[in-house]
Amino acid sequence: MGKGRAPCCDKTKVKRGPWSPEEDIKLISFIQKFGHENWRSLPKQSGLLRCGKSCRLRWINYLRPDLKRGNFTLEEEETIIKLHHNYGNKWSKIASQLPGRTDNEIKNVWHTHLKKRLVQSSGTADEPASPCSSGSVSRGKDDKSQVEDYLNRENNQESSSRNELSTSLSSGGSNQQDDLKIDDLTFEYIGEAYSEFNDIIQEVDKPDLLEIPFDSDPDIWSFLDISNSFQESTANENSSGSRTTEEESDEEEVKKWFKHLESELGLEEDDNQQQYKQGTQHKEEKSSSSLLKTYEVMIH
DNA sequence: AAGTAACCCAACCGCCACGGA
DNA sequence: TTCCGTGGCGGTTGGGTTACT
Repeated sequence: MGKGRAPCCDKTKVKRGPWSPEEDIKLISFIQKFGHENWRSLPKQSGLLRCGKSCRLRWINYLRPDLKRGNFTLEEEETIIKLHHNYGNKWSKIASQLPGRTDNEIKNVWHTHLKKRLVQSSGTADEPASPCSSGSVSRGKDDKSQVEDYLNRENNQESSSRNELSTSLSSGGSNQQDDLKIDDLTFEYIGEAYSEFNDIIQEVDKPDLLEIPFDSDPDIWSFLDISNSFQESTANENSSGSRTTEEESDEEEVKKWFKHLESELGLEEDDNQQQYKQGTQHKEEKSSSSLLKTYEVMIH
């Protein structure tokens, strides 16, 4: 023995455990600038004391701008159940059909909520047959019909909850079609909002990769600072000129996401700071964090 | 209020597939 | 064809939080 696969990195020299906001920012900034062509070398080049795998996971599962946050909708949950029924534990395959959701997230939701719910509703702890399971075992009829039963039940519940929602939303009362409209519009909005980030992230994924001219860590951050401030000033120049409304809405979306990210990372300013800011409108722009700058750069 | 159990989810681990040398 | 490096995937773990006694 002893011929086992070499570990992906020296575990004694890498940091493990939860990511700090500083690390997140480093990772985001680096990927935003240089992309992530090589996860293995990324930590070294970015100055992160993390394993490349860890960086990849953090980016994919948490930092990607095109991620949806928050609870899964009923539609999403139903989709997961259906897809799991078809694909089994092929979480990445399922995730590929749920924009903005990660395989890890879906896996967690399945194990913590959906599986239990299925068990409760069917009365049996059946595991959907995996298409990859040994041989071509024909899926039991019961299995399928149980899922279908469940989905029907869920649809009915959803309809009634939609009715409740619409009643509370509209003073004049509404029919179910209107409810569906509201719902569809909501999802349309979400889809649009995140498609903006998809565009951005595509750029991040395949930038015409700059040859990173250094190996060292500290230098890159001063370089990034310079670069960002340059781009910021360029952006400001542009803003005085002819910026399309499309560009502005892009920026708004990125800002929204950035604000959300800041709160996720615990970088929000406290009340005192906000009060101070209210009194000093002039300083407001200057005090915006460098992270915001970073994300503004993404859309220019 | 304190202790414990249950739950949730981010992160880690190890294996596999794939592409290039 | 084989070997090696890398990314990706799915299973599992462990720490934090919430609910319960």
